[in-house]
Amino acid sequence: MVTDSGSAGDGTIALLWGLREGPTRGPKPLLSLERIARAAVQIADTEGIAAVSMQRVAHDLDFTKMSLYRYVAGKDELIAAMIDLAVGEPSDPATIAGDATGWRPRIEAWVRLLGETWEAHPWLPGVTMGERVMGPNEVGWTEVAQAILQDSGLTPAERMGLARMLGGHIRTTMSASTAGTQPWTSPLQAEILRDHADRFPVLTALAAAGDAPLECGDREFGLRVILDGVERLLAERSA
Amino acid sequence: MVTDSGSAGDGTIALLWGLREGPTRGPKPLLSLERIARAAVQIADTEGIAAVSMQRVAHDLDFTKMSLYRYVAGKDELIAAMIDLAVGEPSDPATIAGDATGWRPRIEAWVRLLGETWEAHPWLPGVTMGERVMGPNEVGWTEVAQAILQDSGLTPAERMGLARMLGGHIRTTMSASTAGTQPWTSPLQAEILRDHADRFPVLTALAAAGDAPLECGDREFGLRVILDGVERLLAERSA
DNA sequence: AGATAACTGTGTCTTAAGGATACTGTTTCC
DNA sequence: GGAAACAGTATCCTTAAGACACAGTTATCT
Repeated sequence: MVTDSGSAGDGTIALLWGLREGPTRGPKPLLSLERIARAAVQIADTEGIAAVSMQRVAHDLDFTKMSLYRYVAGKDELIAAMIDLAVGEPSDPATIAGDATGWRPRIEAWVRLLGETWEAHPWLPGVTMGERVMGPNEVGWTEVAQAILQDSGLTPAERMGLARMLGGHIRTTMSASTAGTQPWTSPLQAEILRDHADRFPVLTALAAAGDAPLECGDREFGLRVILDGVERLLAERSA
Repeated sequence: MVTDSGSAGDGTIALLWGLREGPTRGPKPLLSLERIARAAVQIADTEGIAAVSMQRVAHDLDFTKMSLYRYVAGKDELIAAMIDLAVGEPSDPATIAGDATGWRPRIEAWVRLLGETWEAHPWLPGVTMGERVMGPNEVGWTEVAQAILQDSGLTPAERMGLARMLGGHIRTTMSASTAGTQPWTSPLQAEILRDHADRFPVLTALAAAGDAPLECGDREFGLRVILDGVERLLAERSA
């Protein structure tokens, strides 16, 4: 059993998993981890993650900065709480695609729901990188994906790899992310590309050919490609 | 033409693209953007990106912090220079896969090279998120990918989408990234999972079944799945 | 009931970071 | 040879995270 003094209580995240038994003595707490996280998420949604500081969150709640530290071990834990709040509770794997029962429509529905959730919180990609501990909702999303893929015919390792890949695909195709994408989306980048057209002939030709509609549809295209590839793998294997 | 006083000279990145004509008067510069970026990359490689501060970089070069600002407009530009230095010059699209000439082995080689490059600089994923302007090397990698995919039969939009997806796949399968991956890789996370086995039965079963070998091979698996999916798309289309 | 321990929220201080600005010394062009 | 343009420095400002001691509040124990 994990206790507050156990290894899981150190570092971050302890609060998210409902550790720390409620105290009895002392004044009633006027705040809560959830209220704090909610205020922080609202700031991040409207003004970007950079606007989220302890000071700012406290100000929005009409408290002092240091009072937040009664509920949150540090900023890392606040971010973790924000993530788990923003990600939200996952859907039921059985009914996620309505009456469809196959693994493919259900995992497609999972990806689309995940995408909608992430698009509502564009700061999520930047904050979910690197080593960290996931909260219950985030683990819940993973659980749902694995439940859906359980009867897909893939090996356990492949199932995990596929879920990881699909989550990464959402991150890659966020509308706010330009990482590794068309070098002419931003006006500045386009101007640079035009100035060095000789060094990048293929990109220059691409930019000249299709101006606008290259952005949209990436997510659905990639989703189809990935799942088609999986089906081909399964078909080969059963033959 | 982009000049130093033009729109591309504002903000960051101007130096990376060789703008700013060399001055003639005054003392000889003792530093250079490249030396600074190289020192910063070394710090990031060995101690993590968080250890990279202006102070620290200057100290390693035996200069004062403020002297760096003669070569770099700000930390954002330093990071941009680090990225372009770390990413390095791309390979020749014609010979990237030896004597293989098809688009598939060549794009596979591109992905593997990109992966090796990124693994050498584990801080790259966290730093290449969000809106930013790419440097010449990074645009070069994109150019190479597009050159390879030119005769694949995909539409321009699909070619861009695929390259974006493959770059994202590298990011997703970095060994240092646990985003959306197995919730038992870290001991702490594994302990939490064990304590909540009832809430996550499928993950618990997966963790119990295969302990170690679920991590490796994700990258190759995903690469195969994606490119198989592309080939299936092309096959359907030509039929 | 009263003392006490446990707890909440606050005020103050420290450290580290990015960056602005004014300065001293140096080099080259007019 | 003077003046303009530049390199590196010293000092100051702002903002951020967080440590710590304190005052007020509440339940428990004697």
